[in-house]
Amino acid sequence: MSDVPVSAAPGGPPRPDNLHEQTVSRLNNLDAQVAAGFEASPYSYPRTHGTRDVLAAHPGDLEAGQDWPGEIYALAGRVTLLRHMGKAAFADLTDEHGSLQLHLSKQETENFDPTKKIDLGDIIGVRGVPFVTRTGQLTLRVTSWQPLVKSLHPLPSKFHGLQDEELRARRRYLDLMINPERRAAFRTRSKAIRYIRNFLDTREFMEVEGPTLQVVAGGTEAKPFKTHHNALSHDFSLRISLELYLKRLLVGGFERVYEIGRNYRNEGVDRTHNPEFTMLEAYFAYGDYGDMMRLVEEMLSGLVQEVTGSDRLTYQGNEVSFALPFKRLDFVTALKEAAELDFEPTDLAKLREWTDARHPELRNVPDYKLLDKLFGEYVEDKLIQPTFVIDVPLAISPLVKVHRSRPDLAERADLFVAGFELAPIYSELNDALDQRARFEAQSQRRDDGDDEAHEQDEDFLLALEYGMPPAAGMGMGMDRLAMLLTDSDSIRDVLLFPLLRPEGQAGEADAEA
RNA sequence: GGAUCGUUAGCUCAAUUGGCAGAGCAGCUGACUCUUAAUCAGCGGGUUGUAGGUUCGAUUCCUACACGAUCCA
Repeated sequence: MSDVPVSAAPGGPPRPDNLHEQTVSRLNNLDAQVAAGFEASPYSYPRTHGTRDVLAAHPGDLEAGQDWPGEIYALAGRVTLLRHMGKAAFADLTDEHGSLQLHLSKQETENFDPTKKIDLGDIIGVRGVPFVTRTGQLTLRVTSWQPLVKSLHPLPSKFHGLQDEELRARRRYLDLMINPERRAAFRTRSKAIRYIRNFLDTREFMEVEGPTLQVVAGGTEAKPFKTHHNALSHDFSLRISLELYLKRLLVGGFERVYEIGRNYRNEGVDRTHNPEFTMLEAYFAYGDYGDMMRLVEEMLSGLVQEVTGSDRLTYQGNEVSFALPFKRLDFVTALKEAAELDFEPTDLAKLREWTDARHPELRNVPDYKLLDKLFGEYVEDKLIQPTFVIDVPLAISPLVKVHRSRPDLAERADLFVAGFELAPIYSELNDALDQRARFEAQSQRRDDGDDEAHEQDEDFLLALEYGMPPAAGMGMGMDRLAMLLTDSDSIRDVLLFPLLRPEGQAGEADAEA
């Protein structure tokens, strides 16, 4: 703590008396700027350009010391570097798309003396003319300027940046402020989702919004969050998937629908899971999983082209090609070969015997989940190039049509890329009686203690009983897609605000509020 | 839920066997009109995540807790 006096600006807000030394210093600098006649907190700034406009407009034949002919540029941004040299100074001004060096001098800059009260991190507006320094750097010769807002805290190290993973997530604004490549990653995410919307819209899909508060949270196997609605005096769950409401819309007569929305699953946080995450689900009537595979590979191939400018990208050191068509790989054959089985893995009795001998850790996994577990163990991480794993065992797919020629399999294709599942694709089950029977099998599993098994949804079954057209469906995790496109190894890096445990007393205080 | 690792100045990191808690950047004062992580001189800044314990003495050893990271379930 410092004993430097803090004098509140006349009419300004009260200032706490336990401020950090560096904050006190910044407030004193703010007072000095106000004393010099500047507004403490102006309402707007009439900028004419961004830093990238100046950089892009540089003709390249401008000689050192020569001024830009004519045009005055008005820019605004954060001061990210500052070098004072008595009667002149250089600074870096950073806005969303770049940084530009500023030159300030006693001779050419109005109100030069108060520039000594600029702190790193302040946001200022400047007007001036570009020129090139003796060392060849394009620079704005500032003729006038004004402070726009004071930053009351020092910026993270300009050289080392913000390394602390926890701080980067908790104070995402600092991460974004300091690391331009982080801003670029989130822009890529936004661009990808926009591309997908456009892709589906031009194919006459309609974007819709299903309810997030649901009586029965269904469509997949996961534990939901519970909440309570006071006026209806009823408990609701937050949705865990988009599926069942989109299918109701197929019943209602919309033939091509999709939703990009948040799902909530009450489970742990790790490198690839966040309790709230964004899914795309799309359905179209009168098609099957083969049609959907073609739609998905076309969409992804075009998306990668859009984002990277080619049909390939690099993910965690692997080159991944999205050239068409993607590989198709039969689930049963893939598992049989990878695990070197000498019997059909769909023979669950034999598979149980085989597994118990080799994987004692899977002894408590129920038979119907064994295939899925073993597939994860032996096959998944080898699927680096985009691969549709087709014709998955029926037991793990309660909402999918039975395979047209193999009654123990489902017409389901899982798209794997870079070793993880990106998109499941179904020939959607539309036989109401079959669906009821599958739900009942799931209920039995719930009774046997599997609290993630699918809940029976009578309202959905009633809809199916009116007749849902044959349809193809798909789901795709937008967060995993963003990881792929930005070469991120953690979902935290593609979520602006990942879920974190509240710090210290803050969590309890929030709970009481 | 389990195992392991981590938490030191605003940021990035040191601190020998348990022996005065340090550096760079940032900050303050001064010098400096073409700098590039500007430079030069001087000066401040710490409840070492929290609470206990062992000890003459704890950043260091022990226990619990908090938060995070990685791996596993």
